[in-house]
Amino acid sequence: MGITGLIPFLEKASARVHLKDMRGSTVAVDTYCWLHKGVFSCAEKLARGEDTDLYVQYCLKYVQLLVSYNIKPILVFDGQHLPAKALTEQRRRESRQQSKKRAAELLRLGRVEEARSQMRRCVDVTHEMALRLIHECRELKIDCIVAPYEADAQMAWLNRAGIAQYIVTEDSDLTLFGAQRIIFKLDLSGAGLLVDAEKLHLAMGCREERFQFDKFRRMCILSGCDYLDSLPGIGLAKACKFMLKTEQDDMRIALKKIPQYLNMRNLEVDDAYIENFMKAEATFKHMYIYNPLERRMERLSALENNETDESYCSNAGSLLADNEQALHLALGNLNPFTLKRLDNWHPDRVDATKPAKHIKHSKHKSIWQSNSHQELVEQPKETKQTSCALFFKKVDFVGQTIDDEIEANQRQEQAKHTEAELFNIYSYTGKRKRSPDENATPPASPVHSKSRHSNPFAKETPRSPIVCENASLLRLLSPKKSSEDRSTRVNALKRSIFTQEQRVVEVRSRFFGAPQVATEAKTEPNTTESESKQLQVTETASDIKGNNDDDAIILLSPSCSEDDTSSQSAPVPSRQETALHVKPALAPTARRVGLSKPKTNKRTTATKTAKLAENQTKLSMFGFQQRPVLK
DNA sequence: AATCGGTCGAGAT
DNA sequence: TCGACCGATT
Repeated sequence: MGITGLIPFLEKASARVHLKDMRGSTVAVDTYCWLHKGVFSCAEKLARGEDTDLYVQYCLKYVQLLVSYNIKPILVFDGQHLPAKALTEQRRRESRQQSKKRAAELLRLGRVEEARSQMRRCVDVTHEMALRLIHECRELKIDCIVAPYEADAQMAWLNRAGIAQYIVTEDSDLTLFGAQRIIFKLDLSGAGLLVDAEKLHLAMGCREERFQFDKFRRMCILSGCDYLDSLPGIGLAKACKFMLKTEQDDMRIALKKIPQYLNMRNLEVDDAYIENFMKAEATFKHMYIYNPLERRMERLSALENNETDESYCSNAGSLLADNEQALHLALGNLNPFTLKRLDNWHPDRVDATKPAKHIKHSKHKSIWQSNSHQELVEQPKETKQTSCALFFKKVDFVGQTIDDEIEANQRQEQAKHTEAELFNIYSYTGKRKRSPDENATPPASPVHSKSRHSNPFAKETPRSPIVCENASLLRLLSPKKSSEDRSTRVNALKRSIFTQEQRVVEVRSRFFGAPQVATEAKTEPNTTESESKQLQVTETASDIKGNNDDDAIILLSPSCSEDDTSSQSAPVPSRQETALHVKPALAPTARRVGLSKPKTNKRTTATKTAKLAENQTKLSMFGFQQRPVLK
């Protein structure tokens, strides 16, 4: 998220730049920005569980762009979630799953366009996707590094250490971590917006000699950041005004003067806010990063350089005791969340004679090729194996050799993805297990009202599962087609499918039969393992089925009530409480009409409560966490 | 003058 | 999911 409105606020400290002006330099890249954008191009494929590397190709396009200007990229990836953000992540995960279910439901109803937009929301950038890009980059001899925690801190460190002269990102938080030169909004033409930390005083509107970076960071935290919500009514402008006014360096004292300095008599600054402010500041200053030259974890700024109390650093991460583990995390060999070993690449064991695919940047020195670590090159293999074996004991996975372990872990990771392959199952469960008491629930099932009145699809075959299952339907539907054209085509297609009941059964068996992974596992020598895997996969399948049944009823209601208002039939007053807000696909002009007042109210209260919950989360994160969570 | 809340469109091919 | 934008609010 970053700081709302910071980039426009920094206008006076920023300038349009082009990559051609930074030839020969090194750039640290917030790779998740690229991955997220890249995922957009193949979201539907990913949602359906199809294999694709379009997102890797998309990222490589940017890499090539940088290389073509003789710029050395260092791809930086996010690592573990900070405890402060764990709940936010959880919420995102849930909302993605929600989108997935909605997409399935919409497909089932034949509302393909809406389903598409939901599908785009339900895909996540996983570490495996990052690892795939890392693999490609290793081939190209492009440096990659996985931050112990946030990529932001890692990039700021690379920038301040002089390893990277620029940072490419979309996240305005980078300025708070102390990065010097940040390029926002870089596009494929090579143009971007450069924010220079040396000009921050211009943005704040004070003379250079009076400017202190701490004041800038404090201003940003006051205006509301990822780690702390702002006080009500305080944005960047007021925070700036206050920070320029106060001379007090101890924020614990200064913060109490905000109401007085800003003439906001109703504003209350309680002790909890002050504590959380101190923690937020410490998080930006002292988060752990990985130093590839020294090959160890360090704080972005050491504690002894500041008078920061270590107790404020409870959200700045914790030190991994195992150096080897920290290194492999940074190399991308471990899944940052489970810490499972997925790869065994080591910079000291790279075959230097093997030419890089791209000669152009092979002359750049790798961040991993530091002279101070030559002694590690000949490290005996046994040592590594034992340390890894020890580690894997911790995660209940002890294999014979590292390679076995990696292979097993990779299979396990892939098994997770086959959940996505089960996506299509959604289409059937609704049909199969339509709850018998659906008429017992006060609001009549919308599918019914739909099939009786308005929906031509439903008329033909109520709750047809085929629409979702048949992926080719998606492919056939060009987004450019007019909605009318589209609906007739859907109709025609459906009719043609319905006449072939046999085929449908076949397709179904494909999904409910033994999952692909299980068959794959059968070929494995280790039988107990493959058995357990099979079990696991089947369990997941039934899990999803079960969940979906519950959802089906909830999900259907709003889509129908909206259809009622937007299509020809008389508007039926809907009393249904529901969380789903979908826009009618075939009648975009009716959008406003479709949103009745009570609905909007519900929506706002819902978001309000959600916000409240988030605040509470943040509070508990910072207010009540006395000890570091990890270790 | 600044903030807030809601809406909308871009992001990729 | 994000930021840009608008109108309402203080």
